[in-house]
Amino acid sequence: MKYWSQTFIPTLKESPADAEIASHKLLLRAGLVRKLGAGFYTYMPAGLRALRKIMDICREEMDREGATELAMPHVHPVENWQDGPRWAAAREIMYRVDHAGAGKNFYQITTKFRNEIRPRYGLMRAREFIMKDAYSFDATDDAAIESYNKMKRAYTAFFTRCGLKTISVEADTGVMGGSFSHEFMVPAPIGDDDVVYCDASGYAANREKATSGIIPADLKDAAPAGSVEEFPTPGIVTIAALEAAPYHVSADKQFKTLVFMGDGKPFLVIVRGCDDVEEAKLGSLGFQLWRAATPEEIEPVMGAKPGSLGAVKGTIKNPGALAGIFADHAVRLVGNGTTGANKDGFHLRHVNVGRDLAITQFGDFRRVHAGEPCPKCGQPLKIDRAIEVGHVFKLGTKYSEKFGAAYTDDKKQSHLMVMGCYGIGISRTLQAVIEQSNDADGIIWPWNVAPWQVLVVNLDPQDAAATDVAKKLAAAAEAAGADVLVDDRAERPGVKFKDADLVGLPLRLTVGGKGLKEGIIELKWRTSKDVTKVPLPDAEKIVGDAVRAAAKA
RNA sequence: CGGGGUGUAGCUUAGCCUGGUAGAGCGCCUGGUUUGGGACCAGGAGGUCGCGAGUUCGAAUCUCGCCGCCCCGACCA
Repeated sequence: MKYWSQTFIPTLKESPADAEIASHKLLLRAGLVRKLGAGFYTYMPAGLRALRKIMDICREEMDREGATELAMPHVHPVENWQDGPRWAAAREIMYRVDHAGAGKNFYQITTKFRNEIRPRYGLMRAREFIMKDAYSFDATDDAAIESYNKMKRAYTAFFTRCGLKTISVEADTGVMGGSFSHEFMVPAPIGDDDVVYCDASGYAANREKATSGIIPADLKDAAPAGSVEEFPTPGIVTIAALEAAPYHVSADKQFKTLVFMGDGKPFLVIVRGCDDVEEAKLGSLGFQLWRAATPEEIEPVMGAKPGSLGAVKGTIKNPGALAGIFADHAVRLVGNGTTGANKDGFHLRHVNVGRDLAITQFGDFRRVHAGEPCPKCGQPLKIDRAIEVGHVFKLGTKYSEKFGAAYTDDKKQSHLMVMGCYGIGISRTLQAVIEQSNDADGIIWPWNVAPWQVLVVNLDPQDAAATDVAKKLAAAAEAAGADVLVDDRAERPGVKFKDADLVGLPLRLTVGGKGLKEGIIELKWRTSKDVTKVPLPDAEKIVGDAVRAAAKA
């Protein structure tokens, strides 16, 4: 039991000017955090309590799936960082596992520092933040997949217990590399990722990874409609211009040919004129680094400037320079189409995918748009903004090779460990909970992560009878398993009620002289507008029952 | 790092264009009246106007530099 007057919950009537989104304003207004500088926040007593609850739930769910916690130093020898973006942690662990054997999953919950390019939205993107990270080491691929699935299960349980609605989506592995990964996303307009999903089939993927079912399974490539024919297009360098009069070639009948540089060598990507390349998908081509080519790089290879490019056999000036010509599957929908002639001011028509284009390899390179058919069930896909709160990667042996994480089997043979890597943004989760659960009056804490679960508002703290009842109610709630805060401040009722709504503890019990005269106290859930009058003799029992019911829900 | 803003009391801000005594609301302190949804009256404390140069008789205000912070873009949990 904690008295408001003894802790420090500096609530604010107005929100500071630099807070923009609801959760950031509420973090500050409810006295949970205070800003020290851009991306640096002090956790005030109530904020720290909520944070600890989230960490504890995380530990319970990690431990339940067999992971084990350790703590590593914040300061690392610089050599550890020379081989990769963030591998000091894994490397430290791997030295031990060499000898300890496979089948382990280590995690830690620590403060991380990132030189965040643009801190914003409070704890959502901070330069100092709290993260749980875990690394699993297994002897076989099957065991690694099992570890991965355990972590997915732990994450799902963790976010559910935090009262957070997340969707797990297939994700690009990005700089971490690895075989496959899932992100746990919280839908939110401030998110910096796009999530593509289908309510009907449950399909969900990060836009960087998402595919759609726009190509019918029974699609037959169009028969050639005539031989390739060059025609003059003076000054025409855009898809849109070719769609207009006098050409009238709709974008979905055009081939868009783009030039990229992959590890210093140019390569081509062909998509439909109406499609965009999803650059993250080019990672599947095996290049370490890739980017769009510059006009200066393009012309010597292709023989024309951007706007007149194509990949028809025999038209590319220096095909030997290319690392490959990669076409998105969807170009098969074009059939006989139009593309650049690799000659400024000219295009080619009657271009047939199979017959005419010099394609090395087909692949999935296009960006998915809302409304396209779901790859699983064909229903229209939706796209929403979301923020990432967790990420699980199956890494394979990429890093165990690099850092020599191996085990010795019973035949004295050495094998590389199959690894996984799993992160949760703990402090971000805290704010995501608030972002997802608030109203015009303040925060609406889910039971399990509320700084305290029950607030006893004593409207007349100078009155001995009211104070006595308040203490008894608090004790009853505590005995039933709740964390209890008692508002014993000498404030006017209006102030206390406003603060109660703002701070948002799930269950409010109000004790005051007026109610006591009637022989009642009041019980109110933060999620509801209804106030229940509870007769004094039953109050302790009813409060206890309410607490137990809420904890179970 | 590029573009756009902004910096005045603990918080929200007016004043800046057109140089001349730094003002309000909230919060805080004192006294009184109130007392179940951010009360009212009276009094009070609290400011290197981000920092440093410059122009000027005189700078919160104009000029230059630096710093902080916020917003829009590419990286990350």
